[in-house]
Amino acid sequence: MAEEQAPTVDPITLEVVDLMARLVGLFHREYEEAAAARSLTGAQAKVLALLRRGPMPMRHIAQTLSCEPSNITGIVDRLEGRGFVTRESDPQDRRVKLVVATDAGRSASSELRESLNFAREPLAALEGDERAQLRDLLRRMLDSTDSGTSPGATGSTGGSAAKTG
Amino acid sequence: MAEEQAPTVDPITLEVVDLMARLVGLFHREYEEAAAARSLTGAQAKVLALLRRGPMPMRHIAQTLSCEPSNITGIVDRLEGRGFVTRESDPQDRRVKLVVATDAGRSASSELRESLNFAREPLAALEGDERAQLRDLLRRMLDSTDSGTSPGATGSTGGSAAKTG
DNA sequence: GATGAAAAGTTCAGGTTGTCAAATGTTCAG
DNA sequence: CTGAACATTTGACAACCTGAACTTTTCATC
Repeated sequence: MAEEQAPTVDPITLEVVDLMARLVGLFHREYEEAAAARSLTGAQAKVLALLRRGPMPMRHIAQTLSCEPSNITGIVDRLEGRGFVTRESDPQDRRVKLVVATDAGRSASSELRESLNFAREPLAALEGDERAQLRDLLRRMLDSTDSGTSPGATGSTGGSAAKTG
Repeated sequence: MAEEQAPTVDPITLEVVDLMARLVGLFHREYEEAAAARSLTGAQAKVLALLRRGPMPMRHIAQTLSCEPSNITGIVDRLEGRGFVTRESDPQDRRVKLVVATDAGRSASSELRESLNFAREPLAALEGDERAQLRDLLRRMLDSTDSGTSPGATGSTGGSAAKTG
């Protein structure tokens, strides 16, 4: 579809991208740090965060994180070794292993999320209504993408992967 | 006891943090993908982006990226092996090695930055004035931090005094 | 000027993340 | 039942990242 795009991006967009890059870097560091404080790695924390919505097949985790399923195997192995998750067979389809967060896993993830003092650093510079403004803008940006993770455990996938390239 | 439980954070802040996490994930994937398309890793691309501002000591790179200096050694090794950077001794202080981007390094970094179609995906959902709104909010958030240098910044129009109210 | 603390960078060992190709076990169509 | 397709795992390998030990250079102090 419509492969044409303006050869030059407007300056505001370019600046927003740069600002976003800085913010992403900041957030990423905070996240890794908060995870490390609980002897978790960033990847482990991400998987755990995903599981707060409910059990999820390995394959779904890999898709959401945009990595190979074989990678998830190792991460879940270590998570399981520490008692943060368990693997359960999906009775509907025995090929599938559902990864389930344990109580320890759930509370670790919640603690981590709430400990993100990212909210108190850069976000503190904004007034209440400005924060709402920011929320609305971010919402609209993200709603336009399909990045939402479906909480449904064994959701039937539409599976129409449009690959660009 | 009544621990005076600070209302954790207001719900809007918490939601903004969650949205930010999704945005960070999205941006991160885009960045890794764009880097991989040029046979660079994310870490290498970050270092290269840092060097667009000029030569930089290893130490400074490590500080900016919040990692150990010994880590930078390996990344710069690989970057140097591919001809994207060189190491030069600082005449002022011979302990210091200045990492300098070569022409190839500079252009690879520029190409990468411009190829980030992140701007065209989620950002396309916003109108022009909304983008400006977002830019102002992000600016204020980042000005409040001591984040200093960061990969992606261009040092173009440096006007930071744009206060909208 | 010599001495020792401190800093910048490197090396080495070890763990984690990530990819890819080749397995295993399960489901489904014919 | 047979074979294709799928989910997961295993193994080999590269890159990232940390921590401790080491070399070279600077700087304060004597």
